[in-house]
Amino acid sequence: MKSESAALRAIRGMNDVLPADMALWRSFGAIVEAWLERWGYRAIRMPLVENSALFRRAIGEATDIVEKEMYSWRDALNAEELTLRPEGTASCVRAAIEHSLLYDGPKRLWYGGPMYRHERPQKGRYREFYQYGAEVFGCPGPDVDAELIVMCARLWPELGLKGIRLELNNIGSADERSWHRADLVKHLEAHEGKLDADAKRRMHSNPLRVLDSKNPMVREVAAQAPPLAGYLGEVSLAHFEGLKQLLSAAGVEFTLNPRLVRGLDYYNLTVFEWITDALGAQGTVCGGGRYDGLFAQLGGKPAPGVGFAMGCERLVALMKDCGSAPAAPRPDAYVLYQGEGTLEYAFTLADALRGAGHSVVMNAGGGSFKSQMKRADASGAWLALIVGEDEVRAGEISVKNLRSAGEQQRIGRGRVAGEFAAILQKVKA
RNA sequence: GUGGCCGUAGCUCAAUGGUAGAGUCCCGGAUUGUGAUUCCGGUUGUUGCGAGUUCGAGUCUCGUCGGUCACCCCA
Repeated sequence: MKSESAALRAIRGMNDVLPADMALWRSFGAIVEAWLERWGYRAIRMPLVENSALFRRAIGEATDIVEKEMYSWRDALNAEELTLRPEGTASCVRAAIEHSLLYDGPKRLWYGGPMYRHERPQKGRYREFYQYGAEVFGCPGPDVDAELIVMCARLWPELGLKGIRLELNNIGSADERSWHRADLVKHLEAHEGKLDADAKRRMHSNPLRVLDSKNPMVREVAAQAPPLAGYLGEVSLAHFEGLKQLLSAAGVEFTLNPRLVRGLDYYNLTVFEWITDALGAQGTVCGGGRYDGLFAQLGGKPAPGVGFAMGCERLVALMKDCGSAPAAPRPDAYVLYQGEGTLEYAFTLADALRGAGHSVVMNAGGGSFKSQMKRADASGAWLALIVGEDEVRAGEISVKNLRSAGEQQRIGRGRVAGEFAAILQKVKA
């Protein structure tokens, strides 16, 4: 590649969202944020960069994210170990601890923004991707688990989405998992000959993951492994029953997936994923669960937590598929001008109309009368406001309807501001 | 990180190893002041990059970079 003239490109896996798509993104964002607020969640914003230790401690040393997907570096100025956040929950809990947000009781919070994971990009998976997250801090009961899940169920139709299904699992407490894990590892060791390299590697670092293998031989071993469900105590079972009961009461359908294990170590009890088949291999559109140990693990006063994160790129892609894209915005008027002294006349006209609250686009970049008219039409504007030497001399404006066969009228310059709203209303009708 | 497919004009795509093209977009004109329809004309390229084979490479080979999909993992 030539060093001098080679064009710079965006970083791999990090995308520009162009104006043509931003309308859809913004309508998606507006719907989601209004929905979060309506359910009583309040916005919080955390930095994109945190101490690397935060994610290592929260997500877990042996997870894929921490092992090989984090953008981490040592700050050249003060040698701090920093990381571009790969997810939001850790930062959100850190912020809650740091600012004692729970001093006066439980909190419902939401946030949105980009996350970073150094993975090989593919459809629905990018190195910079946007998430909305919601978290409930300080509530131990299954009622808030149910609330978070039912919330999502209500959101999908608002976004115009169909065919998103819910998978649910109960992964119990840390103790229950470690008892199960001990027996599971024993079982895997007993059948080590049938495991592939990947399974052997994970057998000790993350044995639950072995159960998810697609290798038929490994699957056979996994199928005979002791199920986690057999290790769950009364408290865990009761929590899950409470959740299922509320979901049923709300009419939210789900399927139990005993192999649903999320890739972050902090989860306990409830884990869930909302999944679509319409996006290829990356079908999880929203995922979450409970993390009652995370506050203590990050050095805070122990407090229960539960939350979810949804992937904006995936949901926006689904909205596109479902034809939920909003119509392109239409300016009220496009102002074009040609001739001696017309620029200032047109410029102040546009300014006055904007001052009255109208959306007005000035022709820019010169051009012949014809090409200005073409741009006026292409802008989608309802009206063309034409300023030529004639109009300036007469102290008038020509107003042309661009959404019809071409009605056109002349109006005195002084009357335009007063009559514009009425003209526009007639055109839009 | 591994693998399949693909890189030609801003965009969508052509071009039996033999002079790089079309549509669209944009600009100008037909209408010296009127868009969306019509007609005419015009601009647009180191064929991703670098080597190799060949008289000759957009085309074949190798490398490299990028895109895409999948594995893996997850939002």
